[in-house]
Amino acid sequence: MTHAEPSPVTEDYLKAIYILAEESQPVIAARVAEEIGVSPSTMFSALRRLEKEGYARVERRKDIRLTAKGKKVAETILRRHYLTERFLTDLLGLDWVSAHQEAHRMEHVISPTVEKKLAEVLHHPTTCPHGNPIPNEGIAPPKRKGLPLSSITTGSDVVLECISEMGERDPRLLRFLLAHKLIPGTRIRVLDIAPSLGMMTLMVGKDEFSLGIQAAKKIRVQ
Amino acid sequence: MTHAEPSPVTEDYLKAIYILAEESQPVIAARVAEEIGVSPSTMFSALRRLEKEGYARVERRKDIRLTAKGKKVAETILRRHYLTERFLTDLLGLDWVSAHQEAHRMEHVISPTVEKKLAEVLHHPTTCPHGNPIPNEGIAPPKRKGLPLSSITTGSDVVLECISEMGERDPRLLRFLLAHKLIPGTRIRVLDIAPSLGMMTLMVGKDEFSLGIQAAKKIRVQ
DNA sequence: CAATAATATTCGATTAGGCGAAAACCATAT
DNA sequence: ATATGGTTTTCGCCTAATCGAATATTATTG
Repeated sequence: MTHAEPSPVTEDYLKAIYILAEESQPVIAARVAEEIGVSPSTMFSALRRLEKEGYARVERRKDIRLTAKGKKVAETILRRHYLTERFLTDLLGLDWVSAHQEAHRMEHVISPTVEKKLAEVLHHPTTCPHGNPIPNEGIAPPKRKGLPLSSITTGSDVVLECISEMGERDPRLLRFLLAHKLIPGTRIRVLDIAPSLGMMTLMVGKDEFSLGIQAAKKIRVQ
Repeated sequence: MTHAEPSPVTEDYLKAIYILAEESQPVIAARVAEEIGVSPSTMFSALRRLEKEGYARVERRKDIRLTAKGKKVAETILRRHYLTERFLTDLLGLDWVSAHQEAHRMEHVISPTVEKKLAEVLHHPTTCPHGNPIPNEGIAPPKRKGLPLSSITTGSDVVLECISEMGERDPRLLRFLLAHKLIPGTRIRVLDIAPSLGMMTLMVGKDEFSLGIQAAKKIRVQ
């Protein structure tokens, strides 16, 4: 019962692991390291720390799994991240891209008190500005019903639900999406899919443009 | 021109040094160490770092002086600290005591952009909730005209101007002051001063109570 | 199966930030 | 001038977090 608080760095590892799992990607050290931008050796020692402190375990020499304790930390941080993003966009008038980056630093210094007050003044928002559901203390996050944009059939008309957290991490992608009005709620027509080129053609309003399949995987639509 | 950002820890040292100087206290390593709550040896190595990185210099084997670079960092942090306090009290409805503590962590992750936006939504406040003037980019902080409460003659009627930053750091003091409505703007009557006891008696409204001289030194009045 | 590509793991090194104990220095007050 | 305190400084030691380079271990795939 050594009540030591997780460090900001630890919180980042836990969050990355949590997100990979949530998006049904393989949760292995190499992926997490890549996500955080850290060398394999650094990742390895970090993993040992996470295990020692009871935040995670490694299954079958590969798969990383969060313990209940680790999951709780990750969800708390994610909630604070999203609430902060909402604060930055809705109250301070920041854009999508900066909001994510600023929130990435701020999420580590938000106390339970501030978290609570933030939720209040924002009228208990349910999603972040990119459309992701905000985890709510104890309550299981709502089942994701959207599908990846990459899996939609040609000719369909869909509505953008959210840019996944993995997508949020790429500033260039966010800027591109913002420029083409691809925000939650936007109606999208899938004009063409060319897997051989790794490209698909979309239409938003009168704007027709191409998007890589890789990027489309990070966008959920309904 | 190694553009390395100062670490949060470095920022704390610079802020402490800046404040001691501003309140005309002796700026020596022992005082700073005490203020930050760190051992003499830690302070010593920190000081070496500050010198190496061009934030401070040690004069005549004792006095610590900030360089222009160090002063700039300290003022920026102090500005962000005060703006954050205002945000926490005015927009989120936190009290004095928590606001200071939360701001102490948040000040290190406020970017220039957020600092600017914060100032805007708060309508460019000129003081923190405890009455201290907020440093303003480039513009010299207004001359302090108040006097320490400890230097007031018996029988005087004064108005509380601010709780100095040194005072802000003591949660118990803040709680005490708040309980007795000793906030900026409050009218105080000095009923008695007993240097031998290290005590003075004050009256606020109908509330009569004692305060230590040490504490009174941290309160400025007009 | 063997070659290759991913991954995981070990090793040695670095930096910031921290500690306590002891030594060295000063400035007073006796 | 000497003893006492306050300060600075040195020394050795610790942990978290990082790196690169080399090695070991698995997969994958021709």
